[in-house]
Amino acid sequence: MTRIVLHPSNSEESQAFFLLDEKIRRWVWEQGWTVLRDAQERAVAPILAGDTDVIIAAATAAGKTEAAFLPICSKLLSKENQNSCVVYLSPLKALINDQFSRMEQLCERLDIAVHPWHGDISGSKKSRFLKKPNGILLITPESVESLFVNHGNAIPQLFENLLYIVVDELHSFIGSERGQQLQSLLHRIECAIKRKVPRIGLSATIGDMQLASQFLRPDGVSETEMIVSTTTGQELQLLLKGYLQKQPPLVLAGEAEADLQPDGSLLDIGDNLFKTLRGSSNLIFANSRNRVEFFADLLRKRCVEQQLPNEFWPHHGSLSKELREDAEAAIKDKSCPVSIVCTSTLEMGIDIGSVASIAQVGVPPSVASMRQRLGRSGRRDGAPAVLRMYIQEDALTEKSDLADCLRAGLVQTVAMVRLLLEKWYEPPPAGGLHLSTLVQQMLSLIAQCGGVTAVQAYNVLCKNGPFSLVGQQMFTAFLRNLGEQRLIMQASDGLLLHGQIGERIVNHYSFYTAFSTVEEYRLVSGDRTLGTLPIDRPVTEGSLLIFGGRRWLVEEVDSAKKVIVLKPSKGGAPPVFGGQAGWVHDRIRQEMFVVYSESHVPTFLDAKAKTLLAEARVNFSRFSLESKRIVTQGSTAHLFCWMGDRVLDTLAAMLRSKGIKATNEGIAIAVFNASPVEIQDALRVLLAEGKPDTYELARSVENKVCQKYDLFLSDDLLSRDYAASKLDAEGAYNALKNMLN
DNA sequence: GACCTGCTGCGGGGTG
Repeated sequence: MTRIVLHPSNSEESQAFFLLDEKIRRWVWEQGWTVLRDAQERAVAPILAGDTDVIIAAATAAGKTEAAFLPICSKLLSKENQNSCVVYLSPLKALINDQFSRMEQLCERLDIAVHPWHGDISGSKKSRFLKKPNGILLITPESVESLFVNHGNAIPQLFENLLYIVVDELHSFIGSERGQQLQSLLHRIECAIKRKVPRIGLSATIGDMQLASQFLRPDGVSETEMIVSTTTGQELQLLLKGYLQKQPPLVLAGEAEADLQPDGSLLDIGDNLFKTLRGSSNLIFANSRNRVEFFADLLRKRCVEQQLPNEFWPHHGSLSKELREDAEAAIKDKSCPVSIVCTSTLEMGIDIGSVASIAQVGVPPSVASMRQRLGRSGRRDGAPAVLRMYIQEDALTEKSDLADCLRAGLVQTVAMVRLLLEKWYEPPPAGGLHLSTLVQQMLSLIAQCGGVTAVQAYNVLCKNGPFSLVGQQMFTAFLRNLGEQRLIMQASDGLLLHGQIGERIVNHYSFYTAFSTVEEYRLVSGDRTLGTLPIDRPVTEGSLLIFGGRRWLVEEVDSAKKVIVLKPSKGGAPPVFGGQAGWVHDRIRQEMFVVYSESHVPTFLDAKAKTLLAEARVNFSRFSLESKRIVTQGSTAHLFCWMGDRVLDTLAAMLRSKGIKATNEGIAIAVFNASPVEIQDALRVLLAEGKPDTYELARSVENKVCQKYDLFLSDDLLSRDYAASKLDAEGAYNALKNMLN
């Protein structure tokens, strides 16, 4: 049951403040706060009551922490809670450091201990909490995992008097392996102390509050109090600038930086960023580290040329912590204007104060992240939120790719903006079994208890826990598999213990994370290594890819050795490997179809973007795409079904099962070895066979090892997980029906 | 031609 409180009555508001402990009230006065903010007012009563979970959703970071911790500290001050503790979970170490200094300032005089705990915190500080576990523990999920592994025996008494669990940036956990791990840890804490503890989620505005509450406590029965802070009448200013890719300007020989020759439209985008953003503080999201470096360098050069102090700083995951912290400090300090060019590193995290605008260069990775980025534009003073988007498209020639003719990037961005304005965001991926994380949790549970029975493990993790999609039969197969892999073994009394390999894994500190750094495959042709390629999408034998500016055919995929064997390919129109960013949701492709079909021109497009959209629509009707589903271009056929990547990947796998070389190219499926008639025939056969068996399709996928502990899973288990999380039988079957109509 | 997050215990040596 979920209650969404949007407009509390005034009488409730005025009373909330007086429910707080007198010392807390004094602290609030001393801050010079005349009133509590909306969310802070409304959080007091339900948190003090402590009989429900609570989600506090508000756009800006400021205020949410206090909304949770004013009543929490109030509770900690009461006599009976002298020895109680509260766990605050954060996805980032930086956030823990930031919150620690803010909280200490409040808690020092209240005599409440605050314990920061993450990988950079010294062992002596950690043992302080272990000796006297009271006050507020600020910790990462990975460090909680390490507590279970290294102090398993102590868990029940450590959390004996646990009052609340606060999860910050809740939205960042939803739908990921790390989120699955978090759910399991929360559940295991409650199992250890044999009672429920109210969970409090702090989040940016999220699309579906129902899903967020199910994530926070996936038992399907508990009530969650929702506190959704309504941002009233916030004005949004949008601009989408189109650019046509052109030849780079000639660089004279002997010039110092002759090696850097970007295409001209990137320089134009850089010049516009410089012209419009200089003199104010902004965030520029550039989608890749490469582009971040390019723009940061370009913008810095412009400052030097004009004899101005540099205002532009880069920020991404490969930069050292020091450089990133310098950039964060610079933008936080409002005495000089500073703009940061970043990847998704600054989508969340420490409060950087208000910025004048957000720039997005290239197609945003998702509507949800677009919303998240926009939310970083701080808006304390009621100023409008400003979003500038920069999209470049290729100049068209007779040989241009279909996606280029259709201006797919621009149209996708327009579609995404329309969905953003409708307040639609991608729901988190559902249905995954998360077997990789189940491997981790199984090993951790054994470490915690010194051994468990199969029934105990099933009850804690699956039956009552977050891995509820794994049934008894599959769990048995799972345990047998772990036994075969020597991750676990069974003692003579039936107790499950670590096996030889399991022991080694658990005893290494890398065990605590549920996610792995991206796997890299080595690309080999003959006996030459061409380079490495990060793999997060299926690469199938027979598909084509471009690497190092040349065309290759994938001859062999060796998942064990992490090698992809290539041979030079000729002819055809090979797809560019990697393609569009991320997984595009069905809803976005459907909206793109609407954008192509309509004649309405959005007002937020500049002149060039309008021209590109007009071109896209002309080509859309030239190929009769409002009704046609198969379009041939040279020897390649393109299948359009206007659905997301999960459906396209499934359909492509179905076609491959009929001997047709099909690859998901994003906007369409490309087929290289069949005529439209042959494709039609194959589609009819597939339709007659009914909804596809995703398990069988998954079995034919070469490299299903994506998550950290996948490499220990049998092909059978891996195929089940893959089918559940990566394929969409229903969607593909419906798309098939629509294509043949 | 995406991107991001995180990590123990222990021993040895140095400093205050």
